[in-house]
Amino acid sequence: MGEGVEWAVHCCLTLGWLGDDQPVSTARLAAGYELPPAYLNKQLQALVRAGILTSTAGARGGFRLGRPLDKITLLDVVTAIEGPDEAFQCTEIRQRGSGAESPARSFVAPCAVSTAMRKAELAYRRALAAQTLAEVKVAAERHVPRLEDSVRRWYGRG
Amino acid sequence: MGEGVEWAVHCCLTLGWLGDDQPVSTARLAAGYELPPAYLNKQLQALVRAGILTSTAGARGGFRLGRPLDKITLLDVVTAIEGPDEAFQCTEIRQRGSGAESPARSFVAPCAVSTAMRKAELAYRRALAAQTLAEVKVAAERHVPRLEDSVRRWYGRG
DNA sequence: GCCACGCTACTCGGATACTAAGTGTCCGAGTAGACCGGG
DNA sequence: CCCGGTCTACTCGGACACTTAGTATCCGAGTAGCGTGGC
Repeated sequence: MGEGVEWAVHCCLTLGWLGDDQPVSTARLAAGYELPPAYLNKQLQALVRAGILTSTAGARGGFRLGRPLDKITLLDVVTAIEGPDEAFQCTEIRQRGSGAESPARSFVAPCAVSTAMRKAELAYRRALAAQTLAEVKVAAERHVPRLEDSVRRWYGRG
Repeated sequence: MGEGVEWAVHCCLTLGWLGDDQPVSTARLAAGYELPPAYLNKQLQALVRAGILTSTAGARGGFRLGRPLDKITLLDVVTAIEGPDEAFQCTEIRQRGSGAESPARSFVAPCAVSTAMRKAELAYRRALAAQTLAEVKVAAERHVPRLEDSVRRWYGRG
C-alpha cells in the first residue's frame, strides 16, 4: 500500500482541526508534515476527485473538507488513493491448462480461491468503512491532550 | 498484491488432490495452469521456506505438502508469498514538522491513524487465518463435481 | 547372474535482466486580491 | 474620497522524469535412477 494513504488521512484530520473557514494550501499542509509539496498535491487531487475534499484555485486558495469528518470513512480515503479495485485479482488460472478440458462449466462455477480471498478482503473493507475520520480524530485527541490547540497554533490559528 | 498468491493456493490444492505419494515437479504444475515454470518455481521456493511445502531435488523430485491442508491457512500462504510485514506502514509523519515541537510525548502516544488501520488489517488477517486450504478445497469440489478425478486424470493419476 | 561403479537426465535453488507501478518534480492555466489611475 | 481596470502573486491541475518492487528468465549444484563393466 502506498504511503499516500497515511498522508491523506493526516491531512484530512488537520483540515478538521483547522476548520472550514478558509482553505489550506498544499504548501502549508506539506510544511506541517515535511512532505514533498508537489507530490502531496497529487494525492490531494485524488481526494478531490473522490469528493472528499473541495479545491479552490487562485490566490488564498487551497483545500477544504467536502463533508464533515463523521461522513468520511477510512474506506473512502483508501479507495480514493489506492483505487477502487481490490488487492487480490483472480486471473482464472484454473481455466487454463488442465481446466481447459471443460470450458462449459468454467463460467458458471465461481472460483473457490477467489471467493475465499474476497471474503477476507470484504472483512477488511468492512472494518475500514466502520471507522470514520471523526472517530480517529477523537482517538488522537484522547491520546494527546491539547492537540487541537497545538495544531491551530502551529498553523497560525487556522 | 502479487499474482503469486493465486498461483500458490492453486498449486497447494493440486498437491492436495494428487496426494503425497510422490513429489510433483514445477514443470508439471506450471503446465497444468500454463504458467511460466521458472517464475512459478520461485514462488514455490517461498512456500518451502515457510514450511508449507517440502522439496526433494534430483530426478523424479519435486514438491510435496509440508503438512495436511487443514493445517494450512490462507494467511500462511499470503504471508509466505507477500512477506510478513503488513500493507499499511506508519512512517510517523505526525512527529515531523508541526509535531516536532513536542518530542517528549512522541514515543509514548500511539498514532491514532496507525491504530485504526491496524484494526482493519487485523480483521483481514483474522479472516484469512480462519480459512484453511482444506475448506477451500471442499468448496471447489462442491462447485465442480468430479473435480478430484478430473485433476488426477489430467496429471496422469498423480 | 549379481554387484559396484560411473554416467546421464532431471530437479531444485539462487543469481541475473526486464517491466510496471509508485514516487517525485516541473511548468502552465486560472483566479483572487492588491495596486493604480481616473472621476 | 470612491470606483473601475489592470496587474501581480499565488494556487491548483496535469504532464513529464526517476526509483523501487514485482515479473520473468537463465544457468549452476545436487541427486536419483539407469546402463555398463567387472567379478
